[in-house]
Amino acid sequence: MGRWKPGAGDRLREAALSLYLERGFEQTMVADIAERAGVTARTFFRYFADKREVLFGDSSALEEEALAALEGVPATTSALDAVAAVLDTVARMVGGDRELARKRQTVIMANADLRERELIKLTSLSAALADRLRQRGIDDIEASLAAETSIAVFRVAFSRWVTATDDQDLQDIIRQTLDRLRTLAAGR
Amino acid sequence: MGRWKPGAGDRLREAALSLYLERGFEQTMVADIAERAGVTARTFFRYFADKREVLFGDSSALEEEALAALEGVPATTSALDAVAAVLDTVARMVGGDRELARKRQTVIMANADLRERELIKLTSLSAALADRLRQRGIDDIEASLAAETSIAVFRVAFSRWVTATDDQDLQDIIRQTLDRLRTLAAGR
DNA sequence: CACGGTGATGTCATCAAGTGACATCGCGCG
DNA sequence: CGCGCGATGTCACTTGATGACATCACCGTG
Repeated sequence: MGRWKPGAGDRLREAALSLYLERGFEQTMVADIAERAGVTARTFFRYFADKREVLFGDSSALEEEALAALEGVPATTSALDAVAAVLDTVARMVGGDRELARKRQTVIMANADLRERELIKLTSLSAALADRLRQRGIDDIEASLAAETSIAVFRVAFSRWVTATDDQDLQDIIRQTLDRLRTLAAGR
Repeated sequence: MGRWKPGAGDRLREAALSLYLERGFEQTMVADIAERAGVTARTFFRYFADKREVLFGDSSALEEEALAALEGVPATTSALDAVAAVLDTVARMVGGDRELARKRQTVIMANADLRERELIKLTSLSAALADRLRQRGIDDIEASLAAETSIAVFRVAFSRWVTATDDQDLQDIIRQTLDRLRTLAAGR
């Protein structure tokens, strides 16, 4: 341990989220976050690449787990079913704390830059997913399509979950949404 | 007409695209673009909200046309078929000049910030689309799902079109991709 | 125990994006 | 002719982000 209180990264994360909630993302300066966390602005950028990234730190862990979940699925499973399994895992990771999810979502939806960052995280997951599906021997288009579709389903389901008044399970909502997609696409 | 050569906006657009191609997006400074266009950096920001937006100026026109296309579809049409009609219109607008599309895509794919912006444009279209579908009396989930799905199809198809070596029509590729999705979702 | 290395942080300088306030001046209108 | 408008320039400033170098508690080693 050095001269300083440990856990600077966590302190910065907490400081940022609370400040973003209090005054909004744009109105919060990096210097403010750093001050509340008891460090300098320069240190903030040693932990997070930019002001937005502080809200998306766990998403790489999420991606890893999601891809790991894919490994566990039998090779004979169809693309869409494999993707369903992945979504199930993602739901388990994200669906734990709805209050936290709501807070995050409130901040993110209130700012265009944050919405952009959120999207690219999902898309990055989609790309990785498609890649693994292709490695499983699934045809190129089908792999991309299944991956992109999973993102579509997730977005719709997540939004529903976050805004729901009752306490439905995210996993359930995702399954329902995927079913809806199946019937929708089958239609006509 | 004022003291200055007219068409500053167009000149800025051209200057920006060529510079982004020559040295890359990050290596290009707004001052460079402005200089090549024969104006000041301040003027650049009077035409474009930021350095990225210069590549996405037409996307609002695209969105308008897409939504207009939706109006032309009979009210009895299913959500997915309505969305298919919209995609057809989008394809007609975007699919004209593949060389230009390739240039744009080259620049965009080479930079994370631009990829983010591209995504949010599509998502904005998706949101608007879902909104109109809901206004047509289509159920909430189904509307969102159809809209998000259309984006998925478009992304897959567009990527395929841009990288294709033969000169397939974007509209055809989109139709094929949508069919693939139908069978994919119906599967099992 | 002194000493040097290391890692996390601070300090300072600098660049580039973006914005607000105000000046400038050709053009067209009354 | 003179006046106002609109497009642009000029200037000052804030903020995000990054590189270079200094600092110093801690740790191990001789």
